[in-house]
Amino acid sequence: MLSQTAEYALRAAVYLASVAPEVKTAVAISDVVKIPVPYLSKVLQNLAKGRIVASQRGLHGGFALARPATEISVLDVVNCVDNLSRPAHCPLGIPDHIGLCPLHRRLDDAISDLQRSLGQTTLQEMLEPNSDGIVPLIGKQKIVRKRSSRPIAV
Amino acid sequence: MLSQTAEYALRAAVYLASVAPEVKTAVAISDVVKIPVPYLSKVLQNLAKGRIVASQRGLHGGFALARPATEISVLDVVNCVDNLSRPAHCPLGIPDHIGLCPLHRRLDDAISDLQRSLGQTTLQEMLEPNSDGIVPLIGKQKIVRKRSSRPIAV
DNA sequence: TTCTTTTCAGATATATATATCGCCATTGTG
DNA sequence: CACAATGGCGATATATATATCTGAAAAGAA
Repeated sequence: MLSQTAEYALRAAVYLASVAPEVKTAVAISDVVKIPVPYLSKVLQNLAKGRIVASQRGLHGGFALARPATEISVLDVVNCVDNLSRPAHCPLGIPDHIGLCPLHRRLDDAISDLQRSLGQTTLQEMLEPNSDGIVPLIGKQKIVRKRSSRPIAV
Repeated sequence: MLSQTAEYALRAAVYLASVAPEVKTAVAISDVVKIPVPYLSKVLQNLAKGRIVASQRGLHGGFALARPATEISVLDVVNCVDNLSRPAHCPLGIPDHIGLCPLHRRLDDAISDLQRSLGQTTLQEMLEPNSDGIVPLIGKQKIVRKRSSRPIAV
């Protein structure tokens, strides 16, 4: 569904939203959201380009949410690292096959629904606990990342 | 959204549905749906394992739709080659984080919606033209419109 | 200025998905 | 039976996504 990278971007963004407007270093973020530091750095750089987070170099630098969490949608975050866009026409590439055939229309609709859903969901909403009282990223234990298992597509 | 492989599987399955109950060789299918023959063969083998298509070895062998197109869902096809399943709990893997946090709950819902949508769509529906009269896989092929019947590519 | 902290950028390594190849098994036909 | 057509299957090659490394640039503090 979403790429691993998009999942990382969301976890980092939600965390920064949860502590906004604090500035956190890449290492500090990594400790909480359990993403390899070097890769997280890349993801954060992409988020900075997309104006989701603001970066600050040098001593006491780090990353902070660039805008209020109520004004950043989940889709905004995903679009920084993944291309969730819909194909304009049938990917078969046949010249006189301009529109979408039923097969691709259906897939296009599904992507459209997902985009709308994610576009309407703000980071702020992600911070509010669900019916089980569960909020993202909470857990004190250190986890061991298994390398052999398949990545989880979310 | 869907992997390239899933896209291939769908194109092949829709094509076989459009000519059912005819048997077609991998090469013949490749000519129509524009998928590299060696890779298409792998995809078809997966579809055979999933009982979507029936394979027949030997002279005059090939692949044919295993069941009526009305009884095969798009999800059935995708599941043969892609794992579209939803994670049971938050993929962070933190032991005391059993349920789904709002972030993952939302993504889980989106996958659920997609599954339901694809699960309710049959290959038969994919063969019926949309409002533009467009049916899958049809390029320059001539369309023969029979009275009181759906268009068929020849 | 000089030192330390920290992001930034590009190069590199690894894992996974995608694609190809070669040989064997099966089947219809002469 | 012998032969040709065809899928099955394992091994291999290539492309892309994911992850890591290294050094430079920036910024605050002594």
